[in-house]
Amino acid sequence: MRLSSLADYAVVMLSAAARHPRDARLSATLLADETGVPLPTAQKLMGRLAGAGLLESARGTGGGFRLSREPCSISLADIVEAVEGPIAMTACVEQGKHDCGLETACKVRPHWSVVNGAVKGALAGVSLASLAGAEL
Amino acid sequence: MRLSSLADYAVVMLSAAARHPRDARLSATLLADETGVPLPTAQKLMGRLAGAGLLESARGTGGGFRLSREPCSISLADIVEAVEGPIAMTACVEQGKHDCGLETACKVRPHWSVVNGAVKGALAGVSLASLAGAEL
DNA sequence: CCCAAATCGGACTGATTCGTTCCGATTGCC
DNA sequence: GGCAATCGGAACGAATCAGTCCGATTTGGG
Repeated sequence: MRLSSLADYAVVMLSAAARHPRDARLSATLLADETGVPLPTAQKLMGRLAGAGLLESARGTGGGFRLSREPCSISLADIVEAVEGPIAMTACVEQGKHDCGLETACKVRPHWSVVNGAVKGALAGVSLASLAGAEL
Repeated sequence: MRLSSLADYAVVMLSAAARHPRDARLSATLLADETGVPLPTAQKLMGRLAGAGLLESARGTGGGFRLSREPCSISLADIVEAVEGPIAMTACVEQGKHDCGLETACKVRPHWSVVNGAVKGALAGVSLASLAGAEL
C-alpha cells in the first residue's frame, strides 16, 4: 500500500517542470538540480515518462523534454500509471487474470473493484496544475 | 500502487473466518483448505494477524484462532495495516520522516496528505462483515 | 503423572522487483 | 567534419517479498 519512490520522484519532477514556461526545453540535468533527485535516476524517469506519452523528448545539444499536454489535464493517476503500470490493487482486478486459484466463486472480488475505483478516483482528482501552482 | 499478495490472502482468509460461528476455534489448516491458500503461507499470515491484535490465538491440541473483534468493526484498512504496516503512500506522510532531502519547501507534500487520506478512507469504508456476508 | 498429538511461533532460503549506475546512440552547434 | 551535449537502453547491486521448514508450547488421553 505504498507508492514506489520512483513514482514519488516523478511527481516532484513533473510538478517542477510545470512551473517552467510551457514551451521551454527542460533537460534532465536541470530538473535533477531543481528537485534534488539524483541525476541518473532522473534520466531514467524522464525516459519512462516520455515513453508513456506524458513528455515529448528531443535529442542532441539544446534538446530536452517538454510536457506533451497541459498541466491541468495531467493527473496523479496518469503519472503513477506511467511509472508503475496500471493501477490494480489486486491481481484479480487486472484484466485477463481471473485464475487466482482460490475460491471459485470469490465473494471478495467485487468489493476490490469498488475499492480500486475509489483509489484511482482519488489519484485522478489531483491535477498537475494544482500541484505546481499553489499552496494548499 | 499494488497490494502485496500477502495482504490479498489475508483478506480472503479473514472473510472466510468471518463466515464461521463467532466463538469457533479455526486452525490455520482449516482456513487454508477453505480458501486455497498454501498452508505454510497461511500459518505465517495468521501469526502476523494475531500479532497485530486482529486474531486471538490459542496453542496446543484443539487450539486455533478466533476473531478478536466483531466483523463489522474490522475494516480493510485494519487488515492491510496489520500485514503491510502503516498506510503511507509516500515517505513524507509517515511521521518522523520529514527529511526527504528534496525541496526544502515541498509544494507537493500537502497534497499527498489529502490523497493518502482518501485512499485510507476508501479502505476503511469496507468492513469484514460486508465482505463475508453478501453479494455486492 | 507421563506421553503423544496437534498447533502456534519464529528462523531460514530462494526469487522477484526496485533502485541505482553506467555506457552507447543520436542530434545540434561550431 | 569534429565536438559537445543530451537522450536511450542495458547491466549491476540491494532490498523486500513470497514461500518453506523446524522448534516451542499446550492440551488431551493413557
